[in-house]
Amino acid sequence: MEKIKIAVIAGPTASGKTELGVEIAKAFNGEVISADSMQIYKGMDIATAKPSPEEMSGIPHHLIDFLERDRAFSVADYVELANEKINEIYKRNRLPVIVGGTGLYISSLIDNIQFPDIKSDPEIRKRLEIESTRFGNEKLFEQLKKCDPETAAELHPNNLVRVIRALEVYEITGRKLSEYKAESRLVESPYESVIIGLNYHDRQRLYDRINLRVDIMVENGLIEESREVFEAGEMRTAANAIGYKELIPYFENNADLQTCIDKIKQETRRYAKRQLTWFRKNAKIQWVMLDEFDNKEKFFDYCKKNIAKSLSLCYNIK
RNA sequence: GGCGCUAUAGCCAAGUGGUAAGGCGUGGGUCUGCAACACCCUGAUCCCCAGUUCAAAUCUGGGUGGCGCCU
Repeated sequence: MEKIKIAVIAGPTASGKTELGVEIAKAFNGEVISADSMQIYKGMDIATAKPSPEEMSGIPHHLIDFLERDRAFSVADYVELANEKINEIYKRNRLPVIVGGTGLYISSLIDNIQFPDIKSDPEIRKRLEIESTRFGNEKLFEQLKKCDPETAAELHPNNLVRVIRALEVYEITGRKLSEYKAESRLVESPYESVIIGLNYHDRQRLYDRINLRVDIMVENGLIEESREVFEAGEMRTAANAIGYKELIPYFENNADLQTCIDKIKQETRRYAKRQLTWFRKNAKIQWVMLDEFDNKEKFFDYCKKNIAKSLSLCYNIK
């Protein structure tokens, strides 16, 4: 069976993925599918740098702005939805362009990871969390060593979130997480993908862009948006977004505004670094270093040529 | 000009004779159902010179810089 061609734009936050994605979609008759764990939520427009209608400039964008903030969301949900969207776009004879910075979502999608249907059980989690606070992380880790030594070997005892998930899977199914993991890569990917990774040789240039963008977000009403989210409360996945939790000390009169804004910048820089760590290990990524181009047109053109060549698509150079 | 205090990693900082805590930042890394999460790893010979001592970041003298006070 012929594979479905997809283009992927990855890279750290504030590297210009959104704009490039739209350019690519325009050039190859494509539609954008976001791969971003936070832009999926309704509202939260400013903090997540969600593309505005002007930025989308007529290109359809999928998996953005469709979920209520109080709903949890996971990689498995993402992969399921993204697979559907890719097929729909493919049937319309258009090119799916995956654009986003959530490394786990992207790699799970293009590697066609099979997620077993094991939802998390809040009761089990709650109980395990209580156990860990009462008896310590080591105690839970010892349990994991007994029931799933393979997973335990890959985790640090302090990584409570993952230790709990592994124990949860074992408790619900009686099977080890490591077994499921081994089975998750058995189905070959139905996609033929090019992955463009955006980065700078000079890390400071990325950081400068991040710092500037946070200031612009503040000008555009980040504080007000954050206050609204803060007052609404009750969130799961969405509560992780950078730009809200950092302002809570300010809302509670425990810190001044500038301190909190600086914290947002710092957290965003750290996030960008983690994203780069994630993407760097993906050998399939074709890196495009932004500081090698003196203007946007050359940069866009370079990316378009690369994609055309890798996927054997037609692209006429203007 | 005089007097006092002070000088430890990019920043904050403990250590007052036996051979450099910790925190933050930075950099690197891990990741299969909350991933913008969670977690791990990461640095100095203590301003300079001379002296005392078996041994000095720690004591003494001098120099230099900073801070404060005085005239």
